[in-house]
Amino acid sequence: MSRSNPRVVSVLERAGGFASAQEVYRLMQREGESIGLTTVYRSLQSLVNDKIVDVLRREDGEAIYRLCGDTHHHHHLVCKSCGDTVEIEGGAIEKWAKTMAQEFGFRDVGHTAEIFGLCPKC
Amino acid sequence: MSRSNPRVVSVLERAGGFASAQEVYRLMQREGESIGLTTVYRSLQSLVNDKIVDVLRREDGEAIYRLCGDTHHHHHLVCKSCGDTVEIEGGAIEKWAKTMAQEFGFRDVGHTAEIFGLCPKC
DNA sequence: ATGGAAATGAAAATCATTTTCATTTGTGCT
DNA sequence: AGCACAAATGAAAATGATTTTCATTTCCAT
Ligand SMILES: [Zn+2]
Ligand SMILES: [Zn+2]
Ligand SMILES: [Zn+2]
Ligand SMILES: [Zn+2]
Repeated sequence: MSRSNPRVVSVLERAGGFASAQEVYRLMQREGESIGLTTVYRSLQSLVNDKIVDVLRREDGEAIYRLCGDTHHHHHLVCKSCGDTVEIEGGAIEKWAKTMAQEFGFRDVGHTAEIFGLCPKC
Repeated sequence: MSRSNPRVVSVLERAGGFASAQEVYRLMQREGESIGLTTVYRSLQSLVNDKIVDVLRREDGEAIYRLCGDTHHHHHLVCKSCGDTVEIEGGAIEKWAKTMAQEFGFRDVGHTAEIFGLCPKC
């Protein structure tokens, strides 16, 4: 069931930042790669399952994907103009989440935390 | 342009936790309230603009809304079973975001940070 | 009462994502 | 090579949330 299509991985590598399924599809088309949109969706989903790719949501709700260097839990500093992304540690967040959960008696907790802004180049 | 429909506000008040536009609509129908789905969407949007309502995204991308007690910047501790929500301060997060942005030269930054888990009752 | 602005909602349009299903491709076996 | 069967592919249709259009209704000030 390994649908981690290497051609999709390659596009994500070159993209660098986060990209939506539709964008990945358009990119591949522009480069003359023949692929179906369905396959792009399936490949991305598979990569997310394998924790090779991270997925976030744009403000409008569209899912965006990124091939991350670290397969362990981490957070992101994303440029909202060019999409450039830095993977960052969330030490303070992990602690904060744990503390808050404890304080209010919540169990089995997870969290999300991302930072959006303009990178030095933009 | 104040489309902050009081009937929609009332439903959100009773709902307590986060609810999607479709859910708000269904709730009002069940209670015999006559309202159009379009109006529900417009009212929620207006409430978000006025910072009276917070909006998050479910994992599937659907937008969910909540009438929050504090109109200032804050974060949430959400029960993924019953939807019960606690508004929490993010002192540590604010600092973390600022520090990270500075370290990598990002300007004009914002952030998201929410905690999901099971509340004491669930 | 009258006129114009704002609000409303039904229906259509949009758009990302998923599902269906027929076809193609890959792999091991003879 | 020839065959069988599983996995992968993709076009087209279906789904579902959200937005847009546009005609009608409700409000308000004069
Ligand atoms: Zn990442
Ligand atoms: Zn974390
Ligand atoms: Zn809130
Ligand atoms: Zn914050």
